[in-house]
Amino acid sequence: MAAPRVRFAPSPTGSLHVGGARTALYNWLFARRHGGTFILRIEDTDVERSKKELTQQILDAMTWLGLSWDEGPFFQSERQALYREAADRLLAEGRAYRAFETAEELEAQKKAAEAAGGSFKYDGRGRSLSKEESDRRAAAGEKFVLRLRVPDEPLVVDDVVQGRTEFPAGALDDFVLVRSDGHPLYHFTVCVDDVAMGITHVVRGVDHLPNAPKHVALFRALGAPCPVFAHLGMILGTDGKKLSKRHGAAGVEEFRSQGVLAEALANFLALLGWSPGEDRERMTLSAMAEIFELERIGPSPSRFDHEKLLWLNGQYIQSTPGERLLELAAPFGLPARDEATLAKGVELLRPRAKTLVELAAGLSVYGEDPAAFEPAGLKKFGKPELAPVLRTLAARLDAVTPFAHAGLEEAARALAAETGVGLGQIAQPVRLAITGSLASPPLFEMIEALGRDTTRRRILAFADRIAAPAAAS
RNA sequence: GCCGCGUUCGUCUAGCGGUUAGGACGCCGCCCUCUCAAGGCGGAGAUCACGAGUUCAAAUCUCGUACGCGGUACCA
Repeated sequence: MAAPRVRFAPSPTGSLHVGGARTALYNWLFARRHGGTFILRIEDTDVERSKKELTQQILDAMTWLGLSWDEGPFFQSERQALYREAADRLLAEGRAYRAFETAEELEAQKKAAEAAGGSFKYDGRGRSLSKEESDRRAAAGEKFVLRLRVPDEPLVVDDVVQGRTEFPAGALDDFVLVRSDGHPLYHFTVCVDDVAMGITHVVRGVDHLPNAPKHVALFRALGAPCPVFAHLGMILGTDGKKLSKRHGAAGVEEFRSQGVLAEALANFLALLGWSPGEDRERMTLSAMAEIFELERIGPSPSRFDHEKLLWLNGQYIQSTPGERLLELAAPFGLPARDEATLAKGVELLRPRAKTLVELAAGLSVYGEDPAAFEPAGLKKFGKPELAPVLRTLAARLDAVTPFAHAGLEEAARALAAETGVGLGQIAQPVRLAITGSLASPPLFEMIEALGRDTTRRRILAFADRIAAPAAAS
């Protein structure tokens, strides 16, 4: 295939939604797969709703995901001359015409049509205006919009994902290209830009599919070949409704702040609608870029399964080097401890943490001594008669040299045997003393990482606490 | 209302005329085990939305119906 040119064209009216992220991802993958060009274009023609900060947020989110663009970002707000030129040309060629009806008039027609049970379509009365009259009224300062003269023939949208759909002649009315205040509208700017940028493949959400025939008509009017379309199914929440904040998180930034790795999110998103076949699932961006094909994208909407994202994220955490993990977890708050200790801690947490948030939380035991103890744990092990055993263990562990997990465990096992209980009966209260919780990474390896002093202090403090339960709060 | 699209285990999906309908998440059980995970092994879970048709043969092709979603702007 000749090097394709694709674009991702978000409008900065919100932060990057995962649906948009997936669209960007597919465009990126497709470009990379075929040695093409990935263009970023910001569709900010709606000045009232577009915000500059949001543009930066979108760029940041894409960068974070690893979706680098080759050209742009281009801003439609800075390309007005191009649209005006195209509009003038279309008008001069008679492919578009001025329509002088006011918005109020149209609104009234629409209301009347609806009242009559029908649907409104612009009747095209502006078509019959002579060039002279049109020019005269425009020169006289009368307000007008520019409408496309939609050809009276069927419009075919050939879509790699959704298949071929034919829209019968007359299905479209002569839609507006340029508003009466001179602002070019979405459909128009999209096509003008796609032509100007030499876009060969348009990959976007199905919500744009109903717009596609308009674009087909526009490309024809512009005298340009139609790009190949690929309309992607929606991403829905678990309830089958369009994914939104209501479902917990819908924006890339939100997942990032939940401690999701960029690689995991990208991998997960890629699998929502696209499948490499051969039961492959875990793949890096570059691995996907080697085999990505638009033809393997499914047409149906898919639900966003947070559980599976978390699982994938856990998988990525497991295979990310500890040093890197520490960097990634830093924004979520790391205890003030030497790096060597934290590095050991990360290794122990690696198979357990599903998110960076969990990783950071798990690392907190290497900081302050536990301030609180799990209620269920206190209920089970907060018995005064356990205090002497714990004190004995504290002393024995303190005497272990070197202070390494094998020896520490041996000491604990010996004490358990002497006391006539299983190791669990000793280890669990100690775990509670050390971490405040009944669930943690392997105890003796944690103790080794924590060091002699901290271990002794925590066990003794806990022993004191359970020895005098009344004093405990 | 009208127009368009979609429909395989709860979820993501493989499948592209003949399969015991495969995998993954989740769930359950077993193993491992100081707890929790991870990991290994095994299991339950899909009359392929429904109804017609084409065919020796249909999850796969065609047409209806139902349900879901999207669109229906001088928004994007």
